[in-house]
Amino acid sequence: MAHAELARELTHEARPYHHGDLSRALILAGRRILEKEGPAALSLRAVAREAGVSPAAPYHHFKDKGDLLAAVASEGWQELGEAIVKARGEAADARHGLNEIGFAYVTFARANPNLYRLMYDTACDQEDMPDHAKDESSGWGQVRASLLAVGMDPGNELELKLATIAAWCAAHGVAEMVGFKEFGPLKQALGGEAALVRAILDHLGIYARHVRHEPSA
Amino acid sequence: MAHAELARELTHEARPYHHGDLSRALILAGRRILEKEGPAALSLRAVAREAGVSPAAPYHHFKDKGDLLAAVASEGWQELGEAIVKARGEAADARHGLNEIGFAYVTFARANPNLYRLMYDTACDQEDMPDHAKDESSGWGQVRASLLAVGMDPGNELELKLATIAAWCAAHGVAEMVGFKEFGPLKQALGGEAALVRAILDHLGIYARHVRHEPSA
DNA sequence: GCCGGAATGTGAACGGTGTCAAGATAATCT
DNA sequence: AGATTATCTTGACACCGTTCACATTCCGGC
Repeated sequence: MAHAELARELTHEARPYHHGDLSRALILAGRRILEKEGPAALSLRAVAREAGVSPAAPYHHFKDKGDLLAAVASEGWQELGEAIVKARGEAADARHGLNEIGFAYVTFARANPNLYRLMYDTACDQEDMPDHAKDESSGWGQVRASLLAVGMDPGNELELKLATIAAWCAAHGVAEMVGFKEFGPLKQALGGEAALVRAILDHLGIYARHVRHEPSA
Repeated sequence: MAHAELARELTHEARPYHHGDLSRALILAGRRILEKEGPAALSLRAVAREAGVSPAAPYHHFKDKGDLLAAVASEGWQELGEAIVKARGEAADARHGLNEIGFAYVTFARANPNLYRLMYDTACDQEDMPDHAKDESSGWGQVRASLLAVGMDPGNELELKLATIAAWCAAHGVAEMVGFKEFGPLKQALGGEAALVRAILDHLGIYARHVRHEPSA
């Protein structure tokens, strides 16, 4: 599809009446605008313009502006989930798994700050978490699995939930606060933002505090 | 001023040409709308309407919509600061001081979620923190003082800063996450949101982990 | 006391936005 | 092929932030 678009552009050919895959194009355009021009520029009309389509066209694919943004956010959650899975997979052992999950979470949020903001916003007024935040391969499931792998009692459901929530809160907090300009000097002193993030996560200690008994592996 | 307004309304008297204290009225109106009707309804025109004034009037008191919102946020920070000071003052001893600061922070944010969001937003793109976040009586200063009172080494500036940031991150994270509808059952199981907040903060442990040597008091 | 400037209000206007209804165009199914 | 459905456009509406020219009021110097 991207080929066809490019070819059309190069040959000054007009876009056909039917776009082909507008909803995807709209999501991509939305994300591009959000990243490169900020949330203030993210208007439905701008997205339509970016996709080369009239301002009313999106309404055939999304019921709302909010609906489109929710779709953008949803892709974000998916990517974040994948990043977390990858990070856990690459961790040396279960103990480091939790650390790497937290770091991957923050890293993603900091690499796409506007997207992450949108993700959080839409997650806020949703009745439930997005579906892909619930199964085993999601961030939630990964944290839970890591906590188990690290020696937490699988029988104590409440404690397990609390630990998961706590870890999530910590990651969210760090992700949103570490960008403050105020912390510039501290970052520099530590040798970059990643170092500061690791230091704060370490300090928060959430990712290590459940390692009481040696992990089974 | 409120008296005069009420009297005027009751006697069907027209508002005098000059409002008297419009900028304050605008800030209050903004906050009221934000709280009661949500951020989407918070338009400059709506604020002006609420204050009984033309849409252009605010521009004599604030350069921007953003400028007004910044003023609203600033009052929020002030209140939050006061709440923290109060909480620390009421704590039984230094050790509980940190806990109570964290709890007060989250409590304020949860009692005024939209305001807190606005506060965070405006703090984000500010070059520095608002001034009242810097002196001794601010939240930052209070956390720092509590950490010192609890036995942290005053000479280790870096560690002190890290601990303060970590505490702040934790509080922010909890404040923003604990409202998720997903956690409704857990709240109920624990006996209310406050209990969940305390449990998470406990679990995060940031507020206790620096109590190594017995506090001097 | 008055008068002129500064402060504070109004109204109308501009371009931009989300959204919808009516009509045009293309793809698809029978 | 003809009818149905999906998709896109045009035009409109109300609302938004912002500005400009103008009106009203307050206040300090004569």
